[in-house]
Amino acid sequence: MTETAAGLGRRRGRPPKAEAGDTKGALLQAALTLFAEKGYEGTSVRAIAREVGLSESVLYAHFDSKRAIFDAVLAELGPPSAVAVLEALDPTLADDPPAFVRTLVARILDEWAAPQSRQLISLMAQDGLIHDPALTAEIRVSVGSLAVQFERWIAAGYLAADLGSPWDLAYALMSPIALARVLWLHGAAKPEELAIARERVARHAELFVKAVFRAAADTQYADTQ
Amino acid sequence: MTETAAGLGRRRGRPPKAEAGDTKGALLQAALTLFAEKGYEGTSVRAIAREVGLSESVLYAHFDSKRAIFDAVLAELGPPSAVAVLEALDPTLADDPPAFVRTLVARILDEWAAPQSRQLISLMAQDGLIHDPALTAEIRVSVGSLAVQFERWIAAGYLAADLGSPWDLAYALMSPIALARVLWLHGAAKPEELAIARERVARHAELFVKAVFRAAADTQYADTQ
DNA sequence: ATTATCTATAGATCTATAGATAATGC
DNA sequence: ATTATCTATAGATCTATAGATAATGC
Repeated sequence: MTETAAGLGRRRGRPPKAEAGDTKGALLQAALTLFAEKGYEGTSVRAIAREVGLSESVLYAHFDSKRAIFDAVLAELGPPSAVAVLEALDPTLADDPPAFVRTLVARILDEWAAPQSRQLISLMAQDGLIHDPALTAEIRVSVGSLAVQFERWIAAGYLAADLGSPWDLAYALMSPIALARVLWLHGAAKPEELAIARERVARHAELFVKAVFRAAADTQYADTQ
Repeated sequence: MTETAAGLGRRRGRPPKAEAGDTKGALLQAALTLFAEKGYEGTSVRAIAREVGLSESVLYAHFDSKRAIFDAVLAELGPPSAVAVLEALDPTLADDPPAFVRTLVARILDEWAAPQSRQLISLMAQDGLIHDPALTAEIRVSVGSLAVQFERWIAAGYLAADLGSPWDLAYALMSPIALARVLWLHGAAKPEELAIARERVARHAELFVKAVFRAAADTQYADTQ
């Protein structure tokens, strides 16, 4: 099962050094897996311990309570910010808005398609955290930091200023991607669901680029007519 | 609490006709409320019965098992389709795409802001049903039926054919609204959250109308320049 | 006789703790 | 002495059922 697991026939007492692993880390990962699959109430402390191959009371040596395990999962494996993805982008890409948008969208999808990221969204979907103010706030921050980029593009004349506020533009770009995450990028997603999400999101990026950067595209369009 | 409730001091035996109410309906509504608030595992059969002011075993007179209650909640109070909203729209509105889009979006929001609708999305968010194939399928159908309208508009020349497929357009319009539902239109949403959702979605509709029906808007735009 | 309710309870969990045991590291 | 594990168990649920009770409707 896991690296630490040595089965249930383990003998009493502290195990020899050779057998010791990252028990706490293994417990956290097992907790994430089970919470994502069955929800908080649907997961027993016993089940988490058994998943790692230990007895349930070990868990209380590492965490104060069941709730503390849940909180630790969120805190330690918690949501990787979309802002980080944005900041990691090559700044020179900003001179080519369509390329910037395509790259950004692809990178976000890479991030959200990772197994742990998918388990986290499932955990949130299992336990009402989708409605959590923390998530709404996180989305506000992400959209806000993308809005800054749109503001620059408007100032630079890459797109019409009358379309909507930078924030509206950022929301129109990001929210279809966020929805794809909720619908298809869950813990138990099959490869074909990942592919659907990826295509859906790529198509959205194309539509967005064409509709929003039309001013620039129009010139090209007029040329070919 | 509820119409049926007569407190815990109720005497044994079948209650007189005057006191009888729609027990099954009250149990279903109580179940929806609690499942939406605390999730399936977080809600006990006892808690549902107590909410209605009855003892827990009454529930087994109406439903075979706890799971059967949950299924009945979904089946009887289940998702009101967005397709119904679309079909209820005045067909003559289709000649004015911007008005059509604004009206559609407002009507969907009315639907999703209703208390029972919000409790349902919370129930789904509490129990991993957000990832359920049934919901994904429902969204596919809704977007699909809206795509038909976009196809007509493209044929009628209301918008450029090269923007994206009718399906892409429908997804770009609907998914930010669907995300708003998940984020703000939950069971415990405060009036200010409902207002945020409504404004967010209205602003999105405006942006969408301007960006997508630009061909039509451009004429107007050129006039004023 | 049937229906709608109640009380009581069996049997299966679940969380959390107490106390035992054995390896580690000073 | 400390740390990491185990076994055993207390006490609190939870689901589901059995059997009692009283009103209803034939």
